[in-house]
Amino acid sequence: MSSDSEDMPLAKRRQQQQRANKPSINNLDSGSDSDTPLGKRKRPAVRKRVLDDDDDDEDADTLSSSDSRPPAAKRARPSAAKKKSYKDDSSNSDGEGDFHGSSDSDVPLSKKKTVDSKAKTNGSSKTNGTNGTSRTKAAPKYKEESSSDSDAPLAKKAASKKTSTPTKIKVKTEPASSSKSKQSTTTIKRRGKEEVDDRSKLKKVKKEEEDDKSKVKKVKKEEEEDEDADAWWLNQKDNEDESVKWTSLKHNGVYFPPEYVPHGVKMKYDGKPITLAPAVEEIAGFFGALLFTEHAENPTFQENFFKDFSKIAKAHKTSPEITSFKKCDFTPMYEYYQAEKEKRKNMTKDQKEAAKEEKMVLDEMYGICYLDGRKEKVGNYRIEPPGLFRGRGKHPKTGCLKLRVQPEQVSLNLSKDAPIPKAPAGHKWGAIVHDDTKTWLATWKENVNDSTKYVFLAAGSSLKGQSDLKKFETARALKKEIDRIRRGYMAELKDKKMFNRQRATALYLIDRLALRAGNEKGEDEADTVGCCSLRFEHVTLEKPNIMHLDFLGKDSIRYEKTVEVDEQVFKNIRLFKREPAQEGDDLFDRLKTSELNKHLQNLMKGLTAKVFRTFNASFTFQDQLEKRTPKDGTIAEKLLAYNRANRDVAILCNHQRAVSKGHAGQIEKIEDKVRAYKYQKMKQKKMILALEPKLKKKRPELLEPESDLEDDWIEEYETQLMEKEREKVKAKFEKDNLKRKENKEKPMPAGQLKDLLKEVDVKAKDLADERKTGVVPPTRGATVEKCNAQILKLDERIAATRLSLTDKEENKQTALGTSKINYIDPRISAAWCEKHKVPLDKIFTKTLRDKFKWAMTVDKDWEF
DNA sequence: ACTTGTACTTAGTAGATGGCTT
DNA sequence: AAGCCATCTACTAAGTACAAGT
Repeated sequence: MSSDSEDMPLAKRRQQQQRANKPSINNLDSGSDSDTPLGKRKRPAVRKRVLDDDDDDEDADTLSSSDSRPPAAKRARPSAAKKKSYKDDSSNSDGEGDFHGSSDSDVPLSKKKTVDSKAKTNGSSKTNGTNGTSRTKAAPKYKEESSSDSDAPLAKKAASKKTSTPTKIKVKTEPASSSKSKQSTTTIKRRGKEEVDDRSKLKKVKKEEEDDKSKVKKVKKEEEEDEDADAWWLNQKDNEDESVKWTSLKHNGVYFPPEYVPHGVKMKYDGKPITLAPAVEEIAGFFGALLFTEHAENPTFQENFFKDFSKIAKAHKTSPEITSFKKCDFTPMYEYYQAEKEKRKNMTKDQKEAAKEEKMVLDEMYGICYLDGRKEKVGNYRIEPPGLFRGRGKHPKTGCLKLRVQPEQVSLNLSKDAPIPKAPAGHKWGAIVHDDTKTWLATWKENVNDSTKYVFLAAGSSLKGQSDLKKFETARALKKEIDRIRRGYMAELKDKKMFNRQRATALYLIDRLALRAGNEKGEDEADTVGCCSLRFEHVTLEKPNIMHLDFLGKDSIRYEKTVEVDEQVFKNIRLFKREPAQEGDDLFDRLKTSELNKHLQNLMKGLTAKVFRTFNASFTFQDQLEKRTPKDGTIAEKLLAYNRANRDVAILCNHQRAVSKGHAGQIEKIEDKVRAYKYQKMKQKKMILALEPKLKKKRPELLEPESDLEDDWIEEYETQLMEKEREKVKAKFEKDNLKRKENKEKPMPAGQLKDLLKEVDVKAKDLADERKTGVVPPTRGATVEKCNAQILKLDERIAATRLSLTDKEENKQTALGTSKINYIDPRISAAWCEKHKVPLDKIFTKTLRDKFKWAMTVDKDWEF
């Protein structure tokens, strides 16, 4: 059971990682007991902040009395006394990883400055709060909310008019339209196979790549026609009531995971195998399966798990009572699950086929529903199986047991005329509702965080598509207003009212840095922040106008950037930070997201904080794409440009991913390549000196050693070089002999090989001498000019390789997917593909093409 | 005006898949 | 065929936003 076999699937190693959830040694009080009183995070004393900044004379004194700090205690923060422990520097000490500046576009503040990588990670300790709040369910309300705006139908031909008023999206709902839904019902078409055919056709067409536009178009047309029945975006109805989402909704309910089947594998307790009741075994298995992952090593996770586990074990009266986590040994279970995994991998064809079949059956049963008569895909129709809650970052509840969901907990939403799906045998549904203002098909309450879970339609469905379109249209509307809005908040930066100043400053950050709004969070969640919830310790200032941000954002992903900010913003933040500022105090002490959003609504209809992210992402993308796409490049070059633009956005939004396993090795290889170039360069320089010793004075740089090229390395490298040379000589010799044999010639004598090898030895000796003397005799025909040319070439190569290095380095950390899926208006991509004759499937996977089908009909000049 | 709750979007990752080499 | 890697998809956690309740 060797728990140390190192081939264990050590889960994710976020190497130089930001996520601050590593169960570090200094995880303070992992021992502190659950009875620690729900550590009320201390709310720092209420202080009035006065505008008395001396650099701010004009405003000094002006704080209106109405403007004192609001009495309401804002969310208590981890006590300031808890010095944030900055741990684990080793991880990101390798500097360099600066987010390379991307654009000069003026919109997002992308002057990425150097990122100085002092590793700072928040480690606020928390105690487990008992969250006893049992919430009562509110009856669904049917509210009204109509908007009446002129509606520009988003027809493909009309798509290019970029200055038109934003298209309003409306969900058609009028009962009168029943005829329409009938009509679409009748045209529901068989998907699947056909679609596959279409795509392979498309692919083939694309193979021929060059021009042949007509063919591509044809295929496209086919697709379109084929889809007209479902093409909601072609026949948008103006419409009254946005809140009504459907007139008819039918579905088959949800799928429950199968009951637990005991395997009888015994875990050990105190060294002895013990028998567990199935219910207990199941939970032990949850942990066993996670053994050696980061989760299972996390003390909080262990603690939470064990609390739940031992309780259940006790209830089932295990023979030795399980009271100590340390005495538990789950490795037999771990091994069992590993073996199971292996088995699954080695399934025979038939077995795989059968499994596929099974999935298909479920998909047909639950993966489909009828919305206004249209057949639509359901997203997550599987009820989440029981397991251990895998909270991210320092989530206080990570590791808690997530119970099996019973049908009685599940409510279904469908239309009144829809047949109610049968609940699993012996069970009943929790509730049946008919709420046409909601898009969910099913919902239930999860036990760990008491949060609500939903079953929604799939991403490719009309409902999701419509709200996606609406989202981007709002962002486009912001594009038209952005100048005015920016002028507005820039002016407000100097407002006399503290509240307005804070609001303007926050808005500045949200706009220029694409920060999230930053809602307040509860006690029993990971301590992460967004703009409005930034605290003093997250921001540091540096003279004239440099601001350094370092905090954990959504998913406990570290946001660390250094930027130049507007002078007044700098002053304001210094002002906010002034005073008896302590860690734990909010930077914007009187601002909340709700107030910010309320203000934004006044500035522009539909505007909220998150719209800025969407707008900036899409805008940046379009801008960068435009600048980077080589007009007559190859497809590959264009794709490179596309991906770079995509990456600019991902960097802007701080979308990160774990570093892959083999990454370090790959980097090492490239670095060696650079070194090899430097080595050659060094040789060339020495040759020049040998040719023309006088140059020593004139060109002192020739004497300078190459950076990063150590003697040890050189020696090692040369040995390798010679070794390779020998191999080569041998290989060539053998090959030649083989040829001779074929030609019925006499093989060369072995002595000849020896001579050849001796030549290499001489070379090696020469190299060794060169190392000692530092003199490199010129090769035959060498001239100073030729050497210079060589050096130039090498410099180029070094630069190129370096670039690919930073490229790789940055890519390893940056996740492009999230921005592609959520932030970049797909119509930009569609137009680009059209314009540059790039096949769509080079940039969108099948699922994305499906999700974005509404966006695919724009013409090549469409603009965000 | 504050708190609580709901509904929906956005997020990273585990595991499946598929193409490629060995 | 096996193993390796880079996507791609499925999953579910973690946000935002706003409305209802107090």
